[in-house]
Amino acid sequence: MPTTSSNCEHAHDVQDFTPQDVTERLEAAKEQSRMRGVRFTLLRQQIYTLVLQANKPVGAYDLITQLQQMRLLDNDSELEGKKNVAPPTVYRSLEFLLSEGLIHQLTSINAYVPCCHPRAHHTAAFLICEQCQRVQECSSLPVQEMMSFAEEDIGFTVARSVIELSGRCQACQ
Amino acid sequence: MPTTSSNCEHAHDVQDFTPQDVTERLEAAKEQSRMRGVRFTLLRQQIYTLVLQANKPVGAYDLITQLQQMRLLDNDSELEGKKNVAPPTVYRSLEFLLSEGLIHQLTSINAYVPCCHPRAHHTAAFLICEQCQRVQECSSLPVQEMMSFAEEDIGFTVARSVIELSGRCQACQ
DNA sequence: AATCATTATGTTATACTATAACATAATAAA
DNA sequence: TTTATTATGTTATAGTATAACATAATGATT
Repeated sequence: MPTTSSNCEHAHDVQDFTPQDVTERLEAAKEQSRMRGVRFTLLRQQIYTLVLQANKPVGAYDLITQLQQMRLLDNDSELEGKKNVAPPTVYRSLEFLLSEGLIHQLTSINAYVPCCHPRAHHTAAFLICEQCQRVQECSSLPVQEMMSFAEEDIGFTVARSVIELSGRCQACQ
Repeated sequence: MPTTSSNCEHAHDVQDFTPQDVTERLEAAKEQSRMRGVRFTLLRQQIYTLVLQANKPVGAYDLITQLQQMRLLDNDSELEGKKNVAPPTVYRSLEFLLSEGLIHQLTSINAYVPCCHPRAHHTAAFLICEQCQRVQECSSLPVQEMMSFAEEDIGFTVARSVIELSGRCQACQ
């Protein structure tokens, strides 16, 4: 499990997964999908794995490129013959992973990262380092306060949130 | 000046400007530009006016369309002959308006709104109603707390922020 | 197992958003 | 006026995302 780069328990790196971490998360996702009665297909597993393995947020077209390469190598795969990967293929799987809470979308940079604590829809803020490309996920107090401010003080019902702060992480100062 | 739709002084509508409001803001922006020694050209004034007049966030290509129409009508304008408006034209002006703090970019919906309190670069959160398309700008406590959380607790230096909550405003419940 | 309904993926095309690169024009400074 | 600077025009293209329809795989039912 990636360690946090600060001593605050409310921010977690969503990168630097070891191969073992990746395997564990993949297995956990399989289990979760079985429980929830959704299909965690090979394609979805592959895309989730690529997002987990990346040491930075990955774009949809990055994933397309990587999937292409995988298919060229894996001649005996279940997906043999389907050598081409078009945008809808990957966008649909990303949508699945998002809806299952396995990944997060970083709207401000058009990219995706793993969720550090996979679970049903939850609000989080993201600290995106423009230097090292690492991302920290925060679902702590300030985020909750932001929500309750909107909901209680303003009477605004939040359906979805985009809270992304870009800059320099502690390690890159 | 648009009234806030709640009794909270920390959220302000950025729409519903009266023609008089628009004129006032335009004049204020002219003055501010003169002070700051930047050129508030006709094109920039036109685009700023269109953003002010819109009762919802406007996209770059909306502005292109509207500018095209304006040029077709205004035969005697300074810009006669230049009937075509290409993307760079409007994106560059938007960038100017952003850097002068006259408008805000809503990254999550690729659109732009006027800044309710024009001034140099400042952090703000936005409440975007998916029903009526109205936007409220908040630069209050929770936003500041979010910043200080990142900067002080995590040691993350924030360069730019995207804080956008979509949902339903009080009036649309 | 065969049929059917459902869900997922493939495939083609295209929409939407944004920027690069270079040419021209307008403004400000010398 | 000349020169430098800034702004805009212009052409082309990059990057992101989705619509619409065809095919395939899966799960449920008979």
